[in-house]
Amino acid sequence: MLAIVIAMSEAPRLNRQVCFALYSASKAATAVYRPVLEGLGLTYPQYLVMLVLWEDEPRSVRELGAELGLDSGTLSPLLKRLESLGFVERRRSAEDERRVEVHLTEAGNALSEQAKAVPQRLADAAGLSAHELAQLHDTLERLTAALHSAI
Amino acid sequence: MLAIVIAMSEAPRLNRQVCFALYSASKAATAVYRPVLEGLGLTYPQYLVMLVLWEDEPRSVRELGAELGLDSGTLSPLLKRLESLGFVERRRSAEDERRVEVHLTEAGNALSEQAKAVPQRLADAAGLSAHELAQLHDTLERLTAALHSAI
DNA sequence: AACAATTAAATTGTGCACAACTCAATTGTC
DNA sequence: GACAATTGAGTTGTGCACAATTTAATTGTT
Repeated sequence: MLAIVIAMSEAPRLNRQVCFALYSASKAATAVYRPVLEGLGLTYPQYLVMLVLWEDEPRSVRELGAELGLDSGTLSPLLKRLESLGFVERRRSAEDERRVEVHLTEAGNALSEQAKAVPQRLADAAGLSAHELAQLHDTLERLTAALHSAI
Repeated sequence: MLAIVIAMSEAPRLNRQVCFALYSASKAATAVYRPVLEGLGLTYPQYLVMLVLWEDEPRSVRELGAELGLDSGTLSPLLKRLESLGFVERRRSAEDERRVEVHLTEAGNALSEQAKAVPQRLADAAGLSAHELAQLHDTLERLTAALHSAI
């Protein structure tokens, strides 16, 4: 009983620590990605967009946003930068002229070969076992879902 | 043996998913914080700075940066905003004039009372048990440490 | 067909996050 | 004590992230 009271009084503190740990871990992960992706000329959010396009292409701005949880205020300038880098082309859809379809260029397609080494280099840096990674992934997905339903 | 080969071939993919899950969970957590902290007039990074100051005060910009993993490029303008909000005061240290000591104002101190309800509201939204939170915290701390040592 | 409501992108404005650089104060070495 | 090296903040520039607004295209309703 005492343990429960202590646990409850510590819950907010622990929760605060978890949020900060989340914030720190996310920054640390993108910091590890940074020099690796620099070789490709990409930032981490740009790499995420390319991953989606390498899977299936073309995708509308709307679809990319739904997949990555980003809005047009973030994606519009990001896609312009990807376009000026020559990895992507934006074209108005003929069927629905509100939509902008994002296509891969030849260079954008070719980049996927170079990008194949990226995940392994991150896995090497993570220092967690496959089981821990799987458990972390599961916990984070449930946490994200719970947080989203709280808004 | 086959399982190991499969597991190894899936490791990079899982790792990539974990990094994205981390990125998404961190964004979701700050999104839940946003409306809660809006009542205090703070953003999440500003709240983190205030938490450090509520614990011990004054702190130099350097100390705040070490505690939160932020550099002066982020902290200098953030502290100016906290100062213009009236929560904080910056004064050059007399002993070492390179240092800027960040002090809490009366309003900054008073804010801690209002802020006491914040962690509980986040804990309610997280939807994880105390045990899961503790485990997540532990895993994230080890992950962050491993990632930092990889840079 | 007319028109209100909705949807897709883009734009504007604010605030992190970080690299690269500047400048002044301090420390270490001779 | 002189002076190079280091340290602490700040500034500039780039790129997210997101709220709020704008504009144009489409859909739904009558």
